[in-house]
Amino acid sequence: MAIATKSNQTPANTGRRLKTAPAEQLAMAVNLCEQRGVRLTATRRQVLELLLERARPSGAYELIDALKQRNARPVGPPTVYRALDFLTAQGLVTKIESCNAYVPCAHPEREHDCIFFICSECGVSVELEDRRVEQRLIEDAAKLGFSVTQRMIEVQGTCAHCRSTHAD
Amino acid sequence: MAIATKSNQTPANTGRRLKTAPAEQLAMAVNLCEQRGVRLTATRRQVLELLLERARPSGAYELIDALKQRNARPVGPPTVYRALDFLTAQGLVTKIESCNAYVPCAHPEREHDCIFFICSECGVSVELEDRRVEQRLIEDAAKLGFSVTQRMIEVQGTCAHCRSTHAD
DNA sequence: ATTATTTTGTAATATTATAACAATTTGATA
DNA sequence: TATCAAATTGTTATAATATTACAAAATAAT
Repeated sequence: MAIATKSNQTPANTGRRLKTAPAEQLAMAVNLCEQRGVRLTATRRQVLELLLERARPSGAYELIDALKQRNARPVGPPTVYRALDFLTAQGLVTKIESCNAYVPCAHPEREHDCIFFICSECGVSVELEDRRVEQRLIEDAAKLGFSVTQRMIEVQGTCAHCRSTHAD
Repeated sequence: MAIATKSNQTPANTGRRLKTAPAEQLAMAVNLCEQRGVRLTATRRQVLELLLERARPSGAYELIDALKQRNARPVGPPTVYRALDFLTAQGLVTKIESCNAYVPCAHPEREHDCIFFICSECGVSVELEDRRVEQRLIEDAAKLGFSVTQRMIEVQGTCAHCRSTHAD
């Protein structure tokens, strides 16, 4: 269950689907919030920035610690959780449930559900869209008479980069 | 995020895929453990029984409370978490990550990944197998060079039963 | 019977998240 | 610009979920 215990340098990210540079991503978020008439306040932006910099799912308390260092001001859990709630509501962040950790969303401008591939070794997560999987789930739900509000697909394993650095 | 706050009677379960009577399921588990040469001890069996009776995802502390009542003996968190670990390792139980709750597995005898449909209103979960979804995920992982160890698919929404009891 | 192994009990504590309410900031309006 | 209402943040406390560490007990193997 160790996440991001390794050094914080950005790893290879072989998949590279749905990834954009942090600065671009942030600019996008600013635009998006402006368009929607919601406020990307300093705290909220900082949390998003941190998530974008880290390149892997971060726990809420990691973010709290990081913000404390950055701000020299005390940042309590509610502050960060509220920021995460906001960002999640705007589609800018997703919670990885299996890690109790948070990642920025690659494409907040579109409504879509993603599949997250999370490397147990380096902690990096890759976001992938697969319409066919979404479609199947919709069909399955329909068969059950189930009306869907939210989906979560998380795949744990070892990423290409970590596999390639193994001796075997 | 309220799970199983309603009365504990078994609900309609319209889908009814992958469901068997609790007693049968328990007998199956006993057999399975015997075959595998692992010990389904009293505590472990009790935890499994509770999960089978409840018909919806249960939190660890719900189980702890239930065991206390049933046993008149103190049951600490580690005891239940260890039982859950064992049952999970044997494929008898799965954790629903999005609810921090645990459900019995419908088909522990087979290696397979399931999709869980969880009703936000009544808390019931339905387990479904869909090879095509599994296949897609395998393909996606392969494209990423990602080797999979575990998958989680959780769909939140409203079940057929709850929908049918709505006025609309 | 004795010993090694596995399982359980117990106390303490870590981790993740929320509730409740006060203070502040922001935006709108007079 | 002064004032008010709404939204956001700060602060303290606490709830909910989960694990560590070590002692005790039960089980299995010899």
